[in-house]
This record gives sequence, structure tokens and C-alpha cells, in this order.
Amino acid sequence: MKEGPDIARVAALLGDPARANMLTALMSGRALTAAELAQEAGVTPQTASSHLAKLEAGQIVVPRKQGRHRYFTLSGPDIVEALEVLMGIANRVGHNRVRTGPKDPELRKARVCYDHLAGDMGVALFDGLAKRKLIESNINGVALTPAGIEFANTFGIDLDGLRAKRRPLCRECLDWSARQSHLAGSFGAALLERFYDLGWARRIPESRVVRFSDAGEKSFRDLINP
Amino acid sequence: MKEGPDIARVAALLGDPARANMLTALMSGRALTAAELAQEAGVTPQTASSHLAKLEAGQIVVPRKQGRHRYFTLSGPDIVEALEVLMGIANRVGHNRVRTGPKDPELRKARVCYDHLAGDMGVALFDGLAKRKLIESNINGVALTPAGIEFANTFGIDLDGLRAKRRPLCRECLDWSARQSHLAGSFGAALLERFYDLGWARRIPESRVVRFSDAGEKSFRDLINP
DNA sequence: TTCATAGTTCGATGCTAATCGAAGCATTAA
DNA sequence: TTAATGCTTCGATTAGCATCGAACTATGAA
Repeated sequence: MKEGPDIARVAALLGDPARANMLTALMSGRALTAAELAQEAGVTPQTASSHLAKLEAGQIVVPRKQGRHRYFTLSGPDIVEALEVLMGIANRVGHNRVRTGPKDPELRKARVCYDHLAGDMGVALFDGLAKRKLIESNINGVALTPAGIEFANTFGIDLDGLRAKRRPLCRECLDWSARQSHLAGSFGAALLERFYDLGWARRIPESRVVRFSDAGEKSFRDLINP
Repeated sequence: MKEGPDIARVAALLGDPARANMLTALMSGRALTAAELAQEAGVTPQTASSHLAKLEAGQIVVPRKQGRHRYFTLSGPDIVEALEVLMGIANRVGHNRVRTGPKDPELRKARVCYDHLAGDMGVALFDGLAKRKLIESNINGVALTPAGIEFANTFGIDLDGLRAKRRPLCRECLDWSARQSHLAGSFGAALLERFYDLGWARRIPESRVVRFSDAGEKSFRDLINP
């Protein structure tokens, strides 16, 4: 027995395929019922119940009872971060499960991934910001350039407020419909939030779809195509 | 089968206690041999070999052959990041492996880590030697300064004898009870050996505790506080 | 050469955990 | 009340894997 934080216990909870499927499904940010999670994981409700009990005991997810349903959410942003990092590693070492992404064209085009923009437009945003040299990606991760910091300020994003959080500002998150990176982290989340505020886009209730207005999509294109 | 990166595969690799111990040991940034990792994980060399083969196949660690040793290092900064995030989660949810019971304070104060001194006194030793400029630490690791070489000789340590061994003279080892580095390597081991010889301390059988006598502890304090 | 050390492979064992059928609660609807 | 739905508990099965002893390979030392 060694001292220190028991990472094996946490990692083992994320290391079962059924549980990992449930957790990635929860990365949409929506609360899902036990039955929905069973569906996502491809196991029977009994099995799912057993897994959820373990995840709850390990404080990876938190339940919220409502009627005769139990809704689950991830217990904190650190879980999201762990899942994102693990996705990055899995991608790097080539552990990808080949399958095409969401069939729904709207989902494929633009959806939320936890709290940031994913789908084709998410990937386009990432590439566009990189092309405009507002972000740069290297082996250590993604970061805002000086030009990017200036852009954020003029675009109405409070970087200091974001930095106060412990969450990393920028992070790559692998998009499983487009197979490319999109922008996560607190900056990625703030951008999407700003899109909402500007009226460029809105979220469709009970779904992960992000729907851009025509004008909003045009502004978005202008943003990423200098 | 779902789409997307297979995070379960990666997480499962980190989710075994023996492997997790190996990986946390590698977080010091130093390359470690298979035998050292077996020691860290508390398993036999055969078992360690099996784990290392899995970690290597999963591209979590990379081996480097040198003589008849195989040195392992983490395969990239993303692995370090993943381990750190998992540590943070484990810490948050209270999954800390802290030994309870009467021996705990003694272990925390001074214990052997492989064959050198760890715990609060191990960290104090490292810091004291650094403050006296007998060792210096940089990106490449730790090394004895000229003053440190002179010190070693007067303190009764046969440096030439140590150099004849293949083992590195100085090495940093991360202390998870104190969250700081202590001194490992053949010089670290020789120092502890010398403490035994001088009657400053003795090892408690069937335990990792190192118990200093009152006089021994005083001498130790004099050593690290110039 | 012979011996020692570092590491691996093989095989057997034993434990853990994932899985699901069946039955049991709990909540809501009628 | 009865029926239906959502979810959990129980029990049995199964499969995977961690573990280690023994034997083997490879490198270096005497």
C-alpha cells in the first residue's frame, strides 16, 4: 500500500467500456436517465444500474431524482477534463472505434459537447482561429496567441474572469463526427456562450443541436474567414 | 460498438493499482528500469514485465534499451496531464490512500523508499543539501556539486565505489506524503546506509519505518542546517 | 569459458467484476 | 385498486486478468 491519491480507483471507474460510454454520453452536458444511459452503453438496465451505483459511490456522477426517473450528470468539470484528456490520448495512440458520427445532419453540423461547440462548425471554428493565428497548437496543447488575447477582449470575452477558474483556458477535444479537433476549455465554452448572447445561435431544447440563424452563420463565417 | 476515441482502453490501462503505481513513479520525469518499477509497484518482476508490456502496447510508456537494462519513460506530456487530473479527482472525492493507525505518523516522518530515505525527513534532507549547495537540481536531474563531492568524502561515502555501479548517483524521487522530492539514486542510498552505520537511525523490521534516535535526529538536523 | 544479473515467456491459479434473468420496490396513471 | 413504468437488488454464471513459480534469453562481468 502506497500513499497519495488513489488514481487507480478513479481510472478503473472510467476504464470499463459500459461506464465509459455512459460518461461520454453525459459529456453533452444534459442530464440523462438510467434507462437512457443503459441504451447508450448497450447494456441491460440491471447492468447499467450496477455501473451507475459504482459511479455514484465514486462521486463521478451525481443523481437527481425527479418523479420516477433518476437523472445523472457528471459531478464536476474535472471529470470533463479527465475525459477530454483521455480522448486525446486515445486519439494519439490510435485507439479509435471506427464508426461514422451522428446520423442527424443537424447534429453533425453543430452541437454542444458539454458546453462548447462541436460538429463541423466546431471544427471549422478551431481551424479558422488557428489560421488567423489567434490560437496555436503544439505538443503541449493549445494556447491563445497575443493576437488571440486581443481578439477575445474585443469580442467581449472576459479572459481574466476565465483565468480565475482552475479550468484550462484552451483545450483540444476530439470530434467523433468529424474526426478532427474542436476547441474546448473555458475559452471554448465562453465563445459558444457569446454566440448565444449575440443571437447568432440558440440551443434546441431536449437535444444537443445548436441551430445558427442565417445571419448568425454568416457572422460566424466572417469570424473564421478573415 | 460506439464511435469515438476508446477512452475505456486507455483508462483501463491506468486503472490497475500496480500500473498506476508505476506511472506515478515515472511522473518524476526520470527513466526507471523494469526492476525499479516492479519495486515501486510492489510486485514481482514477472508481473511487472506483463504490466509494462501492456503499457508499452498501449503507448503509455516508451522503453529505451541501454545495456541489459530497459528504461521506461512516460510517452508524452498528455499522460502526465491525465495522471495529474486523475490525482485531482481522487483527491476531491477523498480516495486517498492514507494509512491509518499508530504507525502512520512514523511512516510519514521517515521511511525507506526502495533503499533511500523518504517522508518528511527525506524531503528535508533533499532541501537541506540543496540549500547547502551540495547538490543541484536542473532539467537533467540532480547532481553533486564539487562541494558535494568533498562533503561525501568527508562524510565517509565511497563515491568511486558508487560510480562503479551502473546506477545513477543522484535521482529525484517524488514523495507523495509530502508532495516534494527526496533524494534517491546510489548516493541517496549510501547516505541512508551511512546514517545506519553512524547509529543515527535504524530500520524497524517488517516495516518501512526508519526510526531516528534523539541524538541521531539532532545530528541529522545539524547536517542539513548549516 | 563460467557466473551473475536483467528481463521475458509460459503455465497454472485464484480472484474480481461484468453480465443478465428473475424478482422486488417505488412511483405514476387509470 | 390495478396496471404499467422506471429502477434496483439478488443470485448465478462467466470471462478476463493479475499474480507468481519456473524456465528461458540476453547482456555483461570475472
